[in-house]
Amino acid sequence: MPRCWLTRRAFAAGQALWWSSENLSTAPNFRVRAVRPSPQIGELAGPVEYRYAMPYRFADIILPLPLPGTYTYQVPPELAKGLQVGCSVEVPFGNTKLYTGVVARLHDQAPPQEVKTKALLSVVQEEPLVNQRHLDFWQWLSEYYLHPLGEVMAAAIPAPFRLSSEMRLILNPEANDDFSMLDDRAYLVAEALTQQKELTLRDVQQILQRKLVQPIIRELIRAGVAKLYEEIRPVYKPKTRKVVELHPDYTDEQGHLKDDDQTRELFHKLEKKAPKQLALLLAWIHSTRGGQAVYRKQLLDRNGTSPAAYNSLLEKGILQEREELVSRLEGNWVEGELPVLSPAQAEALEHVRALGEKRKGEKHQTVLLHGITSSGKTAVYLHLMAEAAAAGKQALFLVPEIALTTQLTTRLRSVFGSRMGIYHSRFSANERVETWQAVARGTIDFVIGARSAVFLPFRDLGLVVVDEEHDGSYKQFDPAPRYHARDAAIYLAHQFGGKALLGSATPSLESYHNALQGKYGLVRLQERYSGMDLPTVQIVDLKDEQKKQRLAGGHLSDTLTEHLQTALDKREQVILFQNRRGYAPTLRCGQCAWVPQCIRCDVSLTYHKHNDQLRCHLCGYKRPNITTCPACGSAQLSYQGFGTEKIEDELALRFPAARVARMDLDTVGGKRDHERLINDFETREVDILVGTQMVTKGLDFAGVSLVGILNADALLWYPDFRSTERAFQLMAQVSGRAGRAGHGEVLIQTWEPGRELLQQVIAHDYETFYQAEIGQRQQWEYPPFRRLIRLTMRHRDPQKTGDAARYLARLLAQSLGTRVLGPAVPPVARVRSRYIQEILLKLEKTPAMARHARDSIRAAQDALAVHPSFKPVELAINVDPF
DNA sequence: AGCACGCCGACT
DNA sequence: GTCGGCGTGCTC
Repeated sequence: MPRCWLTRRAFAAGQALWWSSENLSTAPNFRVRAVRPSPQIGELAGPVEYRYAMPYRFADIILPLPLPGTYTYQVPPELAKGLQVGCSVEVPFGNTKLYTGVVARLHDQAPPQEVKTKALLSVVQEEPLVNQRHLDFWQWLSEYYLHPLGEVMAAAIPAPFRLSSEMRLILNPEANDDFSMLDDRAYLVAEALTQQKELTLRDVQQILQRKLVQPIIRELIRAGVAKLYEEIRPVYKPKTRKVVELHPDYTDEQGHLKDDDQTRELFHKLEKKAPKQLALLLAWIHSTRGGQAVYRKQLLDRNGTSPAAYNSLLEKGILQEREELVSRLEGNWVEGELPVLSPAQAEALEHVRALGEKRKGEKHQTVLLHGITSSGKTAVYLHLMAEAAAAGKQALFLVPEIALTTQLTTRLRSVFGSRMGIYHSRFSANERVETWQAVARGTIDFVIGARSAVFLPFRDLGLVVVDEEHDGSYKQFDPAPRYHARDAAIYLAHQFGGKALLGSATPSLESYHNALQGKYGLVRLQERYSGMDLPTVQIVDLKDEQKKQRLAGGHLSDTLTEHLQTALDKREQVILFQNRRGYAPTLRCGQCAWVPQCIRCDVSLTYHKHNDQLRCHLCGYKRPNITTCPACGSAQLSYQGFGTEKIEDELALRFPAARVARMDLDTVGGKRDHERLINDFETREVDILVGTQMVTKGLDFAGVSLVGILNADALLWYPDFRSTERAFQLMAQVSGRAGRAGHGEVLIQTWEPGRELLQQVIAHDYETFYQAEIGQRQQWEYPPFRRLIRLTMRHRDPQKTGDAARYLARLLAQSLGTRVLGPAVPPVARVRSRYIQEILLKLEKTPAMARHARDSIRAAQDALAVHPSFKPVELAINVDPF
């Protein structure tokens, strides 16, 4: 990677001085036509023009920044040859920064006169990161979800591929060490520079104990003492290990020890003078029997090996080390047999296949597999993936992040072996780079991954499977781009001419609607494998329990307690689901009704017992618990509601012998915790698992006979058009965890047993649920009948937020009319000290409307951005909000 | 997103 | 005077 030395002035003039200019002058047909004005020491200013014969003179670059569109750079001739669309390149941007970007287009059209193009600095990797298909995919995502292309790219590629430089100050090699002409502060920095080779801006700030360091740096450069230096440092480090070899003098062609005088003499000498070294050498010889390589670590880890002896052998040149690249991807896995299908599974598989193969015009590229819990959808996926690979194509298997457990990956490994890659956010950046490259090179045919796996550089994608397609975590929420991985995957599959298979026991309203409308193929798998029955679902009426005084003050009804006891007696396992973490969601003063609130958000603080803290679940704010009310001084504080932590407590009281574990955000910090909990439960180290949503996601536990849903009503409180759907899905999914033992029971505690939704859950009746809910959606004009776009505004000043929101809504209404709803203040009006307003757009689902809405939003966004008082208001766009 | 520049109020 | 805060404009 060529390096580039720069002065601030030179940079400001948009020019870079190439220190290692050999490559420039030797480039074919290259010559500098004009350099204006004449360069001064350490700088090069004025436009440089190239004239040469080459395929392309300009490259449009996507930069990893939230800026619209691409930026055009000149392609220096010596870089032109290896340059392709999709390559990662190094470019200067702005006054001081270097970035790596991706080539979106190569062409000969000079940009308008007023833009002064800079030149590409280097091609980071000649092997393109992505191909045209992926660039198109990024473009589509950018347009559909209304996010800048650069932001999409930044989300798409692993961190080591998007780098930026940090400016550093270094000593000018031509400077003498006389710093007497410098003033005190500049002198201090110069001194520091002689100690350390380079200083970052932050270092200089530290040395000078002030923020404003620019004038001093300028002074140092003017005096010729220092230079500014920019370099992008690669963060991807290939993993290596050291192979230990014998010097060629002592080995024959096969690398074996020679049996000659020289060798014998060596042994003789070592035996007399250095027995430890001889022992080591013999150990090496022993290890190499059978021709395998010996690694430094392996050799040194042996008992009795002394590092000193090893080092002397190295120094004498008897042994030598060689670095060898090691893949971080898991080792050699054996490919295994595909699972044998039950008749029902085989029929479903046949059906999916047939839908995809129908005559032209009729075939379905997307198929929804509606298979009840434990019907063995995964086996069907595996067969289809294997078929795709047999046809020479790659296959992607998407799962919700949290469901990506060892349980599942081990199962897939046993079939696909090392032809399978795993890709998700908890893998290290380096590991992700290697999976990325393996997919790009085609050494991996199968990928199992979470959301972001849709961005992998597939060469020929034949099939995408989206498991648990209804799962809300497929929709990216916090950092933009806010894409839906399921929808993106469908688009991607179509782009490759491949197929998409969506699977779920409780399909999303959107997908099921699409299937019934004939847009997707629909295949049903309504039989649990190995003759398992669906669990019996029973409602526990909490009002009734209370009347009969069977609640005993806790949150476990007597009915549930009895069933728990029975299950424990039979040594069967139990899952309890409560969608609330912590101990109690609120603390309330019995005298004045005061409730502790978060200082930054408009929510009450949740009490966490294990560390006696009050915590905000939105921003993470925490404070010690209080014992007296700060408003009235009363000590009558009571806990309202209950969370997983409290259930854990109550269980400990009622069932002191039972082993209880809790699974929620507080107990599973890292990946390891999650895995360990699941493992403990699987191996029956734990009898009762209490948890939030996490316990509902695709886990197979053979020993569970009882599932308890502690507060069904809480699931329906969310003021959101999707809350009924979500509640049904959660209850149905968590119920599905029961009965893998052969018989299963689900108890749902509720204050309102009359709800129709509960009847649907009891009857395992997705169809009725769907019919009821789709009617609601149609009546209230919600998805899948309309497309929603939510615009969220945030600012420290509530007045400003409101004004900006009203302004934006008025602008949008000019072109979109009554499709604009709001602005309205959401249920939580303030998060992290910023006030929130929301505008909702309800749009007809036509391509024309999509374009119209996009243009209107862009125009409104621009208007907001130039408005003097609304400019600072942050605007987030969420297309298809979840 | 950075980063620089410029204006303003608060200090050694 | 000097420093840092923050609003503003620009980046091929």
